[in-house]
Amino acid sequence: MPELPEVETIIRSLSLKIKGFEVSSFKLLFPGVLRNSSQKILERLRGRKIINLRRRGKMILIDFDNDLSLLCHLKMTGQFLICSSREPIDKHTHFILSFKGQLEELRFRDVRKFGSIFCLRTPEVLKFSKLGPEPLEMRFPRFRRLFQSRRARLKNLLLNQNFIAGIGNIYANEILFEAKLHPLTPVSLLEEEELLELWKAMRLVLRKAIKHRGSSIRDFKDAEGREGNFQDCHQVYGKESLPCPRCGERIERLCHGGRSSFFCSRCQKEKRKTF
DNA sequence: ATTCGGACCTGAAAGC
DNA sequence: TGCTTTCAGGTCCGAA
Repeated sequence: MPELPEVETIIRSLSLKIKGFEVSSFKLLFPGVLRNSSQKILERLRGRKIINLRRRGKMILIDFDNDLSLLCHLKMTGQFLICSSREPIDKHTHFILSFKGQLEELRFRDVRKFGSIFCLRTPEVLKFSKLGPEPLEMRFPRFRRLFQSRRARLKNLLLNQNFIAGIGNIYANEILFEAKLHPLTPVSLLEEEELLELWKAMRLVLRKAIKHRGSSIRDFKDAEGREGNFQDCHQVYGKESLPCPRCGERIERLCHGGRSSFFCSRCQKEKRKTF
């Protein structure tokens, strides 16, 4: 489900609510969610304070004051929700952290059970997966360098977390529309000017999406249960056969790599190798 | 080396 | 109405 803007939205709402809280107890209702270790390591969180909440790509990091961190990936349907401990626990809630002197608790809920939580030592958290750079913390020269000696199709590369961290299917589609680039363009054919447009589009779309607190298509909610509203700003994602907002041509849908691409074939011309 | 399908899961929506 | 199929904000793995 959540891509960079949604995870960022969750982090922001989560930080305001639980930063500084001391863990009093936990419940692991579906042990499968904890991937690297047994329940035993979680015992070490008891009595520890949350000192920081961070995002890296689509991952959520919760740091405690004893050098331990929870590294969480929401995958498609994962949610972190702050709610009253009096609220009934539904069957998709897999993990709960309760806090000393607080009625509100943190619940991890995930209908499809793809999501994962790792409990690791804080210094090891960022080494855990080799994610590419953050798209909003990169100036153009570095962005341009990433594309050197790459041969993949443009959209595949944007979705590759080891290339750039945080972009998923919604935002890849929206960024490519904004930049007027075809998803199947081989990146070796991109010219300087087009890369610049791509970099600008990436920043524009992601920043705007964060401002709108993410896209709620079906599941996404922030830690307080609020939906985002960037879905109202989508130009092409999910808009098959509707008119292109720029030129009126019908939006096309293409399946490749097991995922849908939505684009305007008039605004986003496919580049081909010419000999 | 890329690309594909399948696997992991569940439920909403569309199709018949 | 009710059963079946398709599809989904992600990622990993193994086979062509």
